[in-house]
Amino acid sequence: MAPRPKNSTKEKTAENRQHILDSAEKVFAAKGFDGANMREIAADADVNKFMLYYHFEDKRTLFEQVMNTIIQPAFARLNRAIEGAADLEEAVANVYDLYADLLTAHNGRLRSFLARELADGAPRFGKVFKVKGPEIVLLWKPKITAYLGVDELPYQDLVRAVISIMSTTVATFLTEPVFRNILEVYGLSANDPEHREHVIQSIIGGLRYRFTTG
Amino acid sequence: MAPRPKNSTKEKTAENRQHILDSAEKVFAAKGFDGANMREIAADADVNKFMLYYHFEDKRTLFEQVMNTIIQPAFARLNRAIEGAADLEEAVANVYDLYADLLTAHNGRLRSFLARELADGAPRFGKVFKVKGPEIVLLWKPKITAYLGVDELPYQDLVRAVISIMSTTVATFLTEPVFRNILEVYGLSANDPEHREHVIQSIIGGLRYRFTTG
DNA sequence: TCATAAATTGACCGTCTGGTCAAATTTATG
DNA sequence: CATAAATTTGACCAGACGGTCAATTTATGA
Repeated sequence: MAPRPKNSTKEKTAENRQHILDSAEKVFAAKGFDGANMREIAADADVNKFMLYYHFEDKRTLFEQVMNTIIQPAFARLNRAIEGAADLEEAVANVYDLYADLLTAHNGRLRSFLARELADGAPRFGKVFKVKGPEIVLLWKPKITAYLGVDELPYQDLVRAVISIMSTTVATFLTEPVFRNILEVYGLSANDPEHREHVIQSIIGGLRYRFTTG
Repeated sequence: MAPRPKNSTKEKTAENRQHILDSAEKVFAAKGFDGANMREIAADADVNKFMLYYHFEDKRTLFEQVMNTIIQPAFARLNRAIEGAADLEEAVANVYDLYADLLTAHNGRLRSFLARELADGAPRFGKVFKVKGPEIVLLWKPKITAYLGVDELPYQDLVRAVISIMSTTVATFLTEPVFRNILEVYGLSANDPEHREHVIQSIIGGLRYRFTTG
């Protein structure tokens, strides 16, 4: 009467669904929402085009699903990177390494998504940040106050310090496609450990200078 | 025999051409290359669609033209901002103000172009930077060595310092759509003079710390 | 004023694209 | 094995899009 498929079929279905999500992520990252083509996604996932509509309502829905599978884990990892650090230096280094991994993995797929988000005014990342933002500030707070050796910090300073740290680290990888053109002229690379050290030291030093001088 | 139109017509033609470029810039910024629509550009410029093809070969050419009219003046202004500064602090402040103007003017139109460029691996900005990059490094050099009170600086350090300064300043405005969501929770804004001070001080301090400590 | 060339129009074309459908195939159940 | 539901297929559609063209209007120079 109501034969609900149990396993082999459902598993293959779920597998195909994942293939579709993977291919969609790849194509959307490479060409953006408008540039991406449903036929190409289907071909890449090696499924019939109708399968995209069988699993997802339409192109927009598929795109939003892809975005969700990217944003959620990214924020989860960010939380752990800050929380799990012993002190400020380690937290900054962790976040740096996280962004290095996130933004350069899969040929910079996440970098593409983030960049296109910024071009559109960051409707999705922004929305998530509005909720998670204050939590993230609170995660940074003890690391920063401990580093500066103070009990409290005016919230304006705290917030600006947090944004300073995070925008500088993310910018290193976000703007890499432009600045690599200078680096490679001098035989350097953003992947060098020395580059990592330079950025981390500059951030830390900037904070110290800002709050202990003048 | 060969009546070359002199003025009133040619002026109006040139005027229309400029209208088209303006509208194209607006639409391309808002929707990207693939999302933009030639009919919409024509409508916005209040000209017949064929006029776009009369003045420009095709969509790609029009897009590249728009890019040129954006990139060239931007680099020219960057040069002047660094060169015309008395010292490092002023140079950083100038570049900060330049980016503030460039990236937030016209509803962040240039921010959109830059972000989309980064999503695509920065083929255009990158190409220009490969040529202008070394010149820009040389413009920064005297400001940085003077600030640190040294005669020379290993070129690796110099290059990384320059990239540090520029990626941090550009990042402030590039990532603003995301971080504004934290700022506004606390009643702050990236436009505050205090925010400007914070970023500039952090950059300067980061440099000092990096090259005068340990 | 008249011939000429540039500027401008609106209709038009072929293709691509997101999305749909009915039919076929596979799968699980009784 | 028969049935029905779930899955999958390929053909199909309407609209949008980039781009073109013949025809018309406008300005120019003699």
